[in-house]
Amino acid sequence: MGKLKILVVDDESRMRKLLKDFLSMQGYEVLEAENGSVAVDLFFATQDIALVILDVMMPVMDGWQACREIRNYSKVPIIMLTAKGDERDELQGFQLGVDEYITKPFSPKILVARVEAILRRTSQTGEADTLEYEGIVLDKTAHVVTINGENIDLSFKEFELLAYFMENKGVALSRDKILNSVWNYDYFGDARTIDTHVKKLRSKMGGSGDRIKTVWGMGYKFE
Amino acid sequence: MGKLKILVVDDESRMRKLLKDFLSMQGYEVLEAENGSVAVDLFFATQDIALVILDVMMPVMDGWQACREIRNYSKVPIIMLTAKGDERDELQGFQLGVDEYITKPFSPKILVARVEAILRRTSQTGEADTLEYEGIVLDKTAHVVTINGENIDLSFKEFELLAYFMENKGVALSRDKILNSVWNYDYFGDARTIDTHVKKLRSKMGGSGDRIKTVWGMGYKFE
DNA sequence: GTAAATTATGACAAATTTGTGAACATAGCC
DNA sequence: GGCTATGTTCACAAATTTGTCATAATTTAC
Repeated sequence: MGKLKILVVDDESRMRKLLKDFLSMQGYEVLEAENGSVAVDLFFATQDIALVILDVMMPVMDGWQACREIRNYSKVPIIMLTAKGDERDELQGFQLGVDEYITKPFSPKILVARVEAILRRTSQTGEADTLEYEGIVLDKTAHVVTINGENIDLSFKEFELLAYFMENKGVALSRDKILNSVWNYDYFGDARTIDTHVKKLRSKMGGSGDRIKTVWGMGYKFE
Repeated sequence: MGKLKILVVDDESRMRKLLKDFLSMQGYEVLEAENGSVAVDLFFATQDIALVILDVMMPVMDGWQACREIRNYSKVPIIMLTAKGDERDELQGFQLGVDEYITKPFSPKILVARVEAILRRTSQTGEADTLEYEGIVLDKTAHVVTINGENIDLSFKEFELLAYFMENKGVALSRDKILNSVWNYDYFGDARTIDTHVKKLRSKMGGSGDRIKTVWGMGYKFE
Protein backbone atom coordinates (compact mmCIF):
# COMPACT_ATOMS: atom_id res chain seq x y z
CA MET A 1 0.00 0.00 0.00
CA GLY A 2 2.90 2.35 -0.55
CA LYS A 3 5.00 3.92 2.12
CA LEU A 4 3.27 5.45 5.10
CA LYS A 5 4.03 9.12 5.54
CA ILE A 6 5.28 10.53 8.81
CA LEU A 7 5.60 14.24 9.48
CA VAL A 8 8.50 15.15 11.76
CA VAL A 9 8.42 18.60 13.36
CA ASP A 10 11.40 19.94 15.28
CA ASP A 11 13.34 23.18 15.16
CA GLU A 12 16.69 21.46 15.35
CA SER A 13 17.66 20.17 11.96
CA ARG A 14 19.92 17.66 13.60
CA MET A 15 17.01 16.11 15.44
CA ARG A 16 14.91 16.02 12.29
CA LYS A 17 17.73 14.31 10.47
CA LEU A 18 18.03 11.81 13.26
CA LEU A 19 14.35 10.95 13.25
CA LYS A 20 14.26 10.84 9.50
CA ASP A 21 17.13 8.41 9.39
CA PHE A 22 15.59 6.03 11.85
CA LEU A 23 12.17 6.14 10.31
CA SER A 24 13.14 5.94 6.67
CA MET A 25 15.29 3.00 7.53
CA GLN A 26 12.06 1.32 8.60
CA GLY A 27 10.44 2.04 5.29
CA TYR A 28 8.49 5.15 6.14
CA GLU A 29 8.40 8.26 4.02
CA VAL A 30 9.43 11.20 6.17
CA LEU A 31 8.39 14.82 5.73
CA GLU A 32 10.02 17.56 7.76
CA ALA A 33 8.97 20.90 9.20
CA GLU A 34 11.04 23.22 11.36
CA ASN A 35 8.24 24.80 13.33
CA GLY A 36 4.58 24.39 14.12
CA SER A 37 3.41 26.87 11.59
CA VAL A 38 5.17 25.22 8.67
CA ALA A 39 4.01 21.87 9.99
CA VAL A 40 0.36 22.81 9.98
CA ASP A 41 0.60 24.17 6.45
CA LEU A 42 2.44 21.12 5.27
CA PHE A 43 0.03 18.81 7.00
CA PHE A 44 -2.97 20.23 5.24
CA ALA A 45 -1.18 20.51 1.91
CA THR A 46 -0.20 16.86 1.97
CA GLN A 47 -2.50 13.92 1.68
CA ASP A 48 -2.41 10.80 3.80
CA ILE A 49 -0.02 11.70 6.56
CA ALA A 50 -0.27 8.68 8.79
CA LEU A 51 1.38 10.05 11.89
CA VAL A 52 2.89 13.29 13.24
CA ILE A 53 5.85 13.56 15.60
CA LEU A 54 5.92 16.95 17.31
CA ASP A 55 8.60 18.52 19.44
CA VAL A 56 7.04 20.42 22.29
CA MET A 57 9.60 23.21 22.45
CA MET A 58 9.75 25.18 19.22
CA PRO A 59 9.90 28.83 18.26
CA VAL A 60 7.16 30.53 16.23
CA MET A 61 4.51 27.94 17.07
CA ASP A 62 5.11 25.36 19.74
CA GLY A 63 4.07 21.74 19.71
CA TRP A 64 0.90 22.20 21.70
CA GLN A 65 -0.44 24.87 19.44
CA ALA A 66 0.44 22.89 16.34
CA CYS A 67 -1.24 19.86 17.86
CA ARG A 68 -4.32 21.92 18.56
CA GLU A 69 -4.56 23.20 15.03
CA ILE A 70 -4.09 19.84 13.47
CA ARG A 71 -6.59 18.28 15.86
CA ASN A 72 -9.21 20.75 14.81
CA TYR A 73 -9.47 18.97 11.54
CA SER A 74 -7.83 15.62 11.86
CA LYS A 75 -7.60 12.56 14.05
CA VAL A 76 -4.13 11.67 12.83
CA PRO A 77 -2.07 10.01 15.58
CA ILE A 78 0.34 12.43 17.25
CA ILE A 79 3.48 11.68 19.21
CA MET A 80 4.96 14.44 21.36
CA LEU A 81 8.69 14.73 21.97
CA THR A 82 9.58 16.10 25.39
CA ALA A 83 12.91 16.77 27.03
CA LYS A 84 13.78 14.83 30.11
CA GLY A 85 13.28 17.62 32.61
CA ASP A 86 10.04 18.94 31.13
CA GLU A 87 7.05 19.12 33.34
CA ARG A 88 4.35 16.78 32.31
CA ASP A 89 1.42 18.60 30.92
CA GLU A 90 -1.01 15.79 30.68
CA LEU A 91 -3.98 18.08 30.84
CA GLN A 92 -3.05 19.67 27.60
CA GLY A 93 -1.99 16.35 26.18
CA PHE A 94 -5.26 14.71 26.99
CA GLN A 95 -7.41 17.42 25.72
CA LEU A 96 -5.45 17.52 22.55
CA GLY A 97 -5.57 13.79 22.07
CA VAL A 98 -1.86 13.12 22.14
CA ASP A 99 -1.32 9.44 21.54
CA GLU A 100 2.10 8.96 23.02
CA TYR A 101 5.04 10.75 24.56
CA ILE A 102 8.68 10.05 23.88
CA THR A 103 11.31 11.57 26.12
CA LYS A 104 14.58 12.80 24.69
CA PRO A 105 17.01 11.28 24.45
CA PHE A 106 15.44 8.12 23.12
CA SER A 107 16.77 5.04 21.43
CA PRO A 108 15.83 4.33 17.84
CA LYS A 109 14.35 1.04 18.94
CA ILE A 110 11.97 2.77 21.29
CA LEU A 111 11.02 5.34 18.70
CA VAL A 112 10.27 2.75 16.08
CA ALA A 113 8.46 0.51 18.53
CA ARG A 114 6.12 3.30 19.62
CA VAL A 115 5.46 4.41 16.08
CA GLU A 116 4.63 0.91 14.98
CA ALA A 117 2.48 0.26 18.01
CA ILE A 118 0.40 3.31 17.25
CA LEU A 119 0.08 2.61 13.59
CA ARG A 120 -0.89 -0.94 14.35
CA ARG A 121 -3.47 0.23 16.84
CA THR A 122 -5.02 2.65 14.41
CA SER A 123 -5.06 0.21 11.56
CA GLN A 124 -6.52 -2.46 13.83
CA THR A 125 -4.33 -5.27 12.50
CA GLY A 126 -3.80 -6.61 15.95
CA GLU A 127 -0.98 -9.05 15.58
CA ALA A 128 0.66 -10.51 18.62
CA ASP A 129 3.78 -8.60 19.43
CA THR A 130 6.16 -11.50 19.89
CA LEU A 131 9.32 -12.74 18.25
CA GLU A 132 9.98 -16.43 18.25
CA TYR A 133 12.81 -18.63 17.17
CA GLU A 134 13.60 -22.20 18.10
CA GLY A 135 12.23 -22.17 21.58
CA ILE A 136 13.23 -18.59 22.26
CA VAL A 137 10.11 -16.50 22.68
CA LEU A 138 10.35 -12.76 23.20
CA ASP A 139 7.10 -11.06 24.15
CA LYS A 140 7.39 -7.32 23.66
CA THR A 141 4.06 -6.55 25.24
CA ALA A 142 4.78 -8.33 28.47
CA HIS A 143 8.49 -7.57 28.19
CA VAL A 144 9.30 -11.16 28.91
CA VAL A 145 11.55 -13.80 27.38
CA THR A 146 11.17 -17.53 27.70
CA ILE A 147 13.44 -20.26 26.43
CA ASN A 148 11.82 -23.66 26.06
CA GLY A 149 9.04 -22.44 28.28
CA GLU A 150 11.34 -21.30 31.03
CA ASN A 151 11.37 -17.70 32.06
CA ILE A 152 14.61 -15.79 31.53
CA ASP A 153 15.29 -12.71 33.59
CA LEU A 154 16.74 -9.98 31.41
CA SER A 155 17.53 -6.38 32.17
CA PHE A 156 16.07 -3.62 30.05
CA LYS A 157 19.11 -3.27 27.79
CA GLU A 158 19.56 -7.00 27.51
CA PHE A 159 15.97 -7.32 26.45
CA GLU A 160 16.29 -4.60 23.85
CA LEU A 161 19.49 -6.08 22.57
CA LEU A 162 18.06 -9.53 22.18
CA ALA A 163 15.00 -8.11 20.50
CA TYR A 164 17.24 -6.32 18.05
CA PHE A 165 19.17 -9.47 17.32
CA MET A 166 16.03 -11.47 16.79
CA GLU A 167 14.55 -8.84 14.53
CA ASN A 168 17.65 -9.14 12.41
CA LYS A 169 18.07 -12.87 12.43
CA GLY A 170 20.88 -13.96 10.14
CA VAL A 171 22.20 -10.47 9.61
CA ALA A 172 25.71 -9.59 10.71
CA LEU A 173 25.45 -6.46 12.80
CA SER A 174 28.38 -4.16 13.40
CA ARG A 175 28.85 -2.67 16.82
CA ASP A 176 28.11 0.71 15.33
CA LYS A 177 24.81 -0.46 13.98
CA ILE A 178 23.88 -1.95 17.29
CA LEU A 179 24.86 1.15 19.21
CA ASN A 180 22.93 3.33 16.83
CA SER A 181 19.83 1.30 17.21
CA VAL A 182 19.65 0.04 20.74
CA TRP A 183 21.41 2.81 22.62
CA ASN A 184 20.15 6.35 23.03
CA TYR A 185 21.33 8.70 20.37
CA ASP A 186 23.40 10.69 22.84
CA TYR A 187 25.47 7.73 23.93
CA PHE A 188 29.09 8.38 23.13
CA GLY A 189 30.85 5.68 25.03
CA ASP A 190 32.83 2.67 24.12
CA ALA A 191 31.51 0.18 21.61
CA ARG A 192 33.14 -2.48 23.76
CA THR A 193 30.28 -2.09 26.14
CA ILE A 194 28.28 -4.21 23.78
CA ASP A 195 30.64 -7.09 24.41
CA THR A 196 29.75 -7.01 28.03
CA HIS A 197 26.06 -7.11 27.32
CA VAL A 198 26.48 -9.90 24.85
CA LYS A 199 28.44 -11.81 27.42
CA LYS A 200 25.64 -11.46 29.95
CA LEU A 201 22.98 -12.28 27.43
CA ARG A 202 24.78 -15.43 26.37
CA SER A 203 25.23 -16.59 29.92
CA LYS A 204 21.63 -15.91 30.85
CA MET A 205 20.42 -17.70 27.78
CA GLY A 206 22.18 -20.89 28.77
CA GLY A 207 22.56 -23.34 25.92
CA SER A 208 20.73 -21.05 23.53
CA GLY A 209 23.40 -18.44 24.19
CA ASP A 210 25.45 -19.60 21.25
CA ARG A 211 22.68 -18.47 18.94
CA ILE A 212 24.48 -15.16 19.23
CA LYS A 213 27.50 -15.68 17.03
CA THR A 214 30.61 -13.56 16.98
CA VAL A 215 31.42 -12.28 13.52
CA TRP A 216 35.10 -11.68 13.79
CA GLY A 217 36.20 -8.19 12.80
CA MET A 218 32.58 -7.14 12.35
CA GLY A 219 30.25 -7.60 15.24
CA TYR A 220 27.56 -10.13 16.07
CA LYS A 221 24.84 -12.13 14.46
CA PHE A 222 21.83 -14.05 15.69
CA GLU A 223 20.85 -17.30 14.09
CA MET B 1 -25.10 -4.18 16.39
CA GLY B 2 -23.09 -1.20 15.26
CA LYS B 3 -21.57 1.39 17.51
CA LEU B 4 -23.65 2.78 20.33
CA LYS B 5 -24.20 6.50 20.08
CA ILE B 6 -23.41 8.85 22.92
CA LEU B 7 -24.37 12.51 22.89
CA VAL B 8 -21.89 14.77 24.65
CA VAL B 9 -23.11 18.22 25.62
CA ASP B 10 -20.71 20.83 26.94
CA ASP B 11 -20.04 24.45 26.04
CA GLU B 12 -16.27 24.01 26.17
CA SER B 13 -15.08 22.44 22.95
CA ARG B 14 -12.01 21.22 24.74
CA MET B 15 -14.06 19.21 27.16
CA ARG B 16 -16.16 17.77 24.37
CA LYS B 17 -13.01 16.75 22.61
CA LEU B 18 -11.70 15.12 25.73
CA LEU B 19 -14.84 13.09 26.27
CA LYS B 20 -15.01 12.19 22.66
CA ASP B 21 -11.47 10.90 22.68
CA PHE B 22 -12.00 8.67 25.67
CA LEU B 23 -15.30 7.34 24.47
CA SER B 24 -14.45 6.77 20.86
CA MET B 25 -11.37 4.96 22.01
CA GLN B 26 -13.82 2.52 23.63
CA GLY B 27 -15.70 2.05 20.42
CA TYR B 28 -18.59 4.43 20.90
CA GLU B 29 -19.83 6.84 18.31
CA VAL B 30 -19.84 10.31 19.80
CA LEU B 31 -22.10 13.20 18.82
CA GLU B 32 -21.45 16.68 20.16
CA ALA B 33 -23.55 19.68 21.10
CA GLU B 34 -22.35 22.95 22.59
CA ASN B 35 -25.43 23.86 24.55
CA GLY B 36 -28.67 22.44 25.79
CA SER B 37 -30.76 23.84 23.01
CA VAL B 38 -28.64 22.33 20.27
CA ALA B 39 -28.50 19.12 22.25
CA VAL B 40 -32.24 18.77 22.47
CA ASP B 41 -32.66 19.41 18.76
CA LEU B 42 -29.91 16.97 17.92
CA PHE B 43 -31.30 14.37 20.27
CA PHE B 44 -34.68 14.34 18.61
CA ALA B 45 -33.25 14.55 15.12
CA THR B 46 -31.03 11.52 15.69
CA GLN B 47 -32.19 7.98 16.16
CA ASP B 48 -30.90 5.58 18.76
CA ILE B 49 -28.87 7.75 21.05
CA ALA B 50 -27.98 5.32 23.80
CA LEU B 51 -26.80 7.75 26.41
CA VAL B 52 -26.45 11.50 27.02
CA ILE B 53 -23.70 13.21 28.95
CA LEU B 54 -24.74 16.70 30.02
CA ASP B 55 -22.67 19.46 31.51
CA VAL B 56 -24.67 21.28 34.15
CA MET B 57 -23.25 24.73 33.54
CA MET B 58 -23.95 25.93 30.03
CA PRO B 59 -25.11 29.15 28.46
CA VAL B 60 -28.37 29.39 26.50
CA MET B 61 -29.92 26.31 28.06
CA ASP B 62 -28.32 24.67 31.05
CA GLY B 63 -28.03 20.98 31.78
CA TRP B 64 -31.07 20.78 34.02
CA GLN B 65 -33.36 22.33 31.49
CA ALA B 66 -31.98 20.16 28.71
CA CYS B 67 -32.44 17.13 30.90
CA ARG B 68 -36.01 18.13 31.61
CA GLU B 69 -36.85 18.52 27.94
CA ILE B 70 -35.30 15.27 26.93
CA ARG B 71 -37.01 13.47 29.81
CA ASN B 72 -40.38 14.68 28.62
CA TYR B 73 -40.14 12.31 25.75
CA SER B 74 -37.39 9.83 26.45
CA LYS B 75 -36.04 7.53 29.12
CA VAL B 76 -32.52 7.62 27.68
CA PRO B 77 -29.87 7.32 30.43
CA ILE B 78 -28.41 10.69 31.38
CA ILE B 79 -25.11 11.44 33.07
CA MET B 80 -24.58 14.90 34.52
CA LEU B 81 -21.17 16.52 34.58
CA THR B 82 -20.61 18.81 37.53
CA ALA B 83 -17.62 20.92 38.48
CA LYS B 84 -15.91 20.18 41.71
CA GLY B 85 -17.26 23.12 43.65
CA ASP B 86 -20.79 22.87 42.33
CA GLU B 87 -23.52 22.24 44.74
CA ARG B 88 -25.22 19.07 43.79
CA ASP B 89 -28.87 19.57 43.41
CA GLU B 90 -29.80 16.03 44.21
CA LEU B 91 -33.44 16.85 44.58
CA GLN B 92 -33.63 18.20 41.09
CA GLY B 93 -31.57 15.33 39.85
CA PHE B 94 -33.90 12.79 41.35
CA GLN B 95 -36.97 14.37 39.98
CA LEU B 96 -35.45 14.53 36.55
CA GLY B 97 -34.22 10.97 36.60
CA VAL B 98 -30.53 11.61 36.31
CA ASP B 99 -28.76 8.27 36.27
CA GLU B 100 -25.31 9.27 37.38
CA TYR B 101 -23.09 12.19 38.25
CA ILE B 102 -19.47 12.62 37.28
CA THR B 103 -17.41 15.35 38.86
CA LYS B 104 -14.79 17.22 36.90
CA PRO B 105 -11.98 16.53 36.73
CA PHE B 106 -12.45 12.80 36.25
CA SER B 107 -10.16 10.01 35.19
CA PRO B 108 -10.69 8.17 31.92
CA LYS B 109 -11.18 4.96 33.82
CA ILE B 110 -14.03 6.40 35.85
CA LEU B 111 -15.76 7.92 32.88
CA VAL B 112 -15.68 4.74 30.88
CA ALA B 113 -16.64 2.61 33.86
CA ARG B 114 -19.74 4.68 34.62
CA VAL B 115 -20.82 4.77 31.02
CA GLU B 116 -20.46 1.05 30.65
CA ALA B 117 -22.18 0.34 33.94
CA ILE B 118 -25.19 2.36 32.89
CA LEU B 119 -25.39 0.89 29.44
CA ARG B 120 -25.11 -2.58 30.86
CA ARG B 121 -27.79 -1.83 33.39
CA THR B 122 -30.19 -0.52 30.78
CA SER B 123 -29.54 -3.23 28.24
CA GLN B 124 -30.13 -5.84 30.93
CA THR B 125 -27.19 -7.95 29.87
CA GLY B 126 -26.33 -8.23 33.48
CA GLU B 127 -22.89 -9.75 33.41
CA ALA B 128 -21.14 -9.77 36.70
CA ASP B 129 -18.65 -6.97 36.69
CA THR B 130 -15.80 -8.75 38.39
CA LEU B 131 -12.21 -9.46 37.61
CA GLU B 132 -10.79 -12.61 39.05
CA TYR B 133 -7.39 -14.16 39.15
CA GLU B 134 -6.00 -16.83 41.41
CA GLY B 135 -8.02 -16.07 44.48
CA ILE B 136 -8.02 -12.33 43.90
CA VAL B 137 -11.56 -11.20 43.19
CA LEU B 138 -12.26 -7.61 42.30
CA ASP B 139 -15.89 -6.61 42.13
CA LYS B 140 -16.25 -3.36 40.28
CA THR B 141 -19.91 -2.95 41.02
CA ALA B 142 -19.53 -3.36 44.74
CA HIS B 143 -16.08 -1.77 44.69
CA VAL B 144 -14.78 -4.56 46.83
CA VAL B 145 -11.76 -6.83 46.70
CA THR B 146 -11.36 -10.20 48.33
CA ILE B 147 -8.32 -12.43 48.39
CA ASN B 148 -9.02 -16.08 49.13
CA GLY B 149 -12.40 -15.06 50.44
CA GLU B 150 -11.04 -12.49 52.81
CA ASN B 151 -12.02 -8.88 52.45
CA ILE B 152 -9.25 -6.44 51.62
CA ASP B 153 -9.68 -2.80 52.49
CA LEU B 154 -8.47 -0.65 49.63
CA SER B 155 -8.65 3.08 49.14
CA PHE B 156 -10.22 4.46 46.00
CA LYS B 157 -6.98 4.93 44.09
CA GLU B 158 -5.65 1.62 45.22
CA PHE B 159 -8.77 -0.04 43.94
CA GLU B 160 -8.61 1.70 40.59
CA LEU B 161 -4.96 0.87 40.25
CA LEU B 162 -5.47 -2.78 40.99
CA ALA B 163 -8.38 -2.89 38.59
CA TYR B 164 -6.22 -1.40 35.88
CA PHE B 165 -3.50 -3.92 36.56
CA MET B 166 -5.93 -6.81 36.45
CA GLU B 167 -7.51 -5.56 33.26
CA ASN B 168 -4.07 -5.65 31.71
CA LYS B 169 -2.81 -8.87 33.12
CA GLY B 170 0.55 -9.82 31.67
CA VAL B 171 1.15 -6.47 30.02
CA ALA B 172 4.10 -4.35 31.09
CA LEU B 173 2.67 -0.92 31.84
CA SER B 174 4.80 2.21 31.89
CA ARG B 175 4.17 4.80 34.57
CA ASP B 176 2.98 7.18 31.89
CA LYS B 177 0.38 4.74 30.70
CA ILE B 178 -0.85 4.18 34.20
CA LEU B 179 -1.05 7.87 34.93
CA ASN B 180 -2.94 8.48 31.74
CA SER B 181 -5.55 5.95 32.56
CA VAL B 182 -6.05 5.89 36.28
CA TRP B 183 -5.40 9.48 37.27
CA ASN B 184 -7.57 12.48 36.52
CA TYR B 185 -6.89 14.31 33.34
CA ASP B 186 -5.61 17.37 35.18
CA TYR B 187 -3.05 15.53 37.24
CA PHE B 188 0.27 17.30 36.98
CA GLY B 189 2.46 15.58 39.45
CA ASP B 190 5.17 13.08 39.78
CA ALA B 191 4.98 9.64 38.24
CA ARG B 192 6.69 8.32 41.33
CA THR B 193 3.45 8.66 43.22
CA ILE B 194 2.54 5.42 41.53
CA ASP B 195 5.36 3.73 43.40
CA THR B 196 3.82 4.71 46.68
CA HIS B 197 0.45 3.32 45.69
CA VAL B 198 2.02 0.14 44.48
CA LYS B 199 3.83 -0.18 47.76
CA LYS B 200 0.59 0.14 49.70
CA LEU B 201 -1.26 -2.18 47.37
CA ARG B 202 1.41 -4.82 47.70
CA SER B 203 1.42 -4.65 51.46
CA LYS B 204 -2.36 -4.76 51.73
CA MET B 205 -2.50 -7.70 49.39
CA GLY B 206 -0.29 -9.77 51.65
CA GLY B 207 1.20 -12.77 49.91
CA SER B 208 -0.60 -11.99 46.69
CA GLY B 209 1.22 -8.68 46.63
CA ASP B 210 3.99 -10.08 44.53
CA ARG B 211 1.55 -10.59 41.70
CA ILE B 212 2.43 -6.98 40.93
CA LYS B 213 5.83 -7.29 39.38
CA THR B 214 8.32 -4.50 38.88
CA VAL B 215 9.50 -4.29 35.31
CA TRP B 216 12.81 -2.63 35.82
CA GLY B 217 13.34 0.46 33.71
CA MET B 218 9.75 0.27 32.47
CA GLY B 219 7.03 0.20 35.04
CA TYR B 220 4.84 -2.52 36.51
CA LYS B 221 2.99 -5.62 35.47
CA PHE B 222 0.34 -7.84 36.99
CA GLU B 223 0.50 -11.57 36.55
C1' DG C 1 55.14 -19.82 14.56
C1' DT C 2 54.80 -15.12 15.93
C1' DA C 3 53.02 -10.60 16.26
C1' DA C 4 49.10 -7.78 15.90
C1' DA C 5 44.43 -7.26 16.26
C1' DT C 6 40.13 -8.54 18.12
C1' DT C 7 37.05 -10.53 21.42
C1' DA C 8 35.84 -12.67 26.13
C1' DT C 9 35.74 -12.21 30.87
C1' DG C 10 35.73 -10.78 35.61
C1' DA C 11 36.02 -7.14 38.77
C1' DC C 12 34.73 -2.80 39.91
C1' DA C 13 32.86 1.94 39.69
C1' DA C 14 29.22 4.91 38.19
C1' DA C 15 24.66 5.81 37.17
C1' DT C 16 19.94 4.85 37.31
C1' DT C 17 15.83 3.15 39.14
C1' DT C 18 12.97 1.54 42.75
C1' DG C 19 11.43 0.91 47.72
C1' DT C 20 10.24 3.05 51.87
C1' DG C 21 9.09 5.89 55.71
C1' DA C 22 7.93 10.31 57.05
C1' DA C 23 6.25 14.76 56.22
C1' DC C 24 2.90 17.44 54.08
C1' DA C 25 -1.62 18.55 51.92
C1' DT C 26 -6.39 17.99 51.27
C1' DA C 27 -11.06 16.64 51.72
C1' DG C 28 -14.71 14.77 54.16
C1' DC C 29 -16.82 14.10 58.58
C1' DC C 30 -18.32 14.37 63.22
C1' DG D 1 -12.92 23.57 64.75
C1' DG D 2 -10.36 19.30 65.25
C1' DC D 3 -10.14 14.25 63.39
C1' DT D 4 -9.33 10.83 60.20
C1' DA D 5 -8.48 8.77 55.86
C1' DT D 6 -6.50 9.39 51.55
C1' DG D 7 -3.35 11.06 48.28
C1' DT D 8 1.12 13.36 47.15
C1' DT D 9 5.80 14.67 47.64
C1' DC D 10 10.33 14.20 49.23
C1' DA D 11 14.70 12.42 50.74
C1' DC D 12 17.47 8.76 51.44
C1' DA D 13 18.62 3.83 51.30
C1' DA D 14 18.67 -0.27 48.70
C1' DA D 15 18.68 -2.72 44.62
C1' DT D 16 19.84 -3.17 40.00
C1' DT D 17 21.69 -2.06 35.88
C1' DT D 18 25.11 -0.13 32.94
C1' DG D 19 29.68 1.24 31.61
C1' DT D 20 34.81 0.92 32.05
C1' DC D 21 39.00 -1.21 32.34
C1' DA D 22 42.67 -4.47 32.76
C1' DT D 23 43.82 -8.92 31.56
C1' DA D 24 43.29 -13.37 29.34
C1' DA D 25 42.02 -15.88 25.35
C1' DT D 26 41.35 -16.26 20.54
C1' DT D 27 41.80 -15.33 15.75
C1' DT D 28 44.05 -13.55 11.75
C1' DA D 29 47.83 -12.09 8.84
C1' DC D 30 52.30 -12.56 7.66
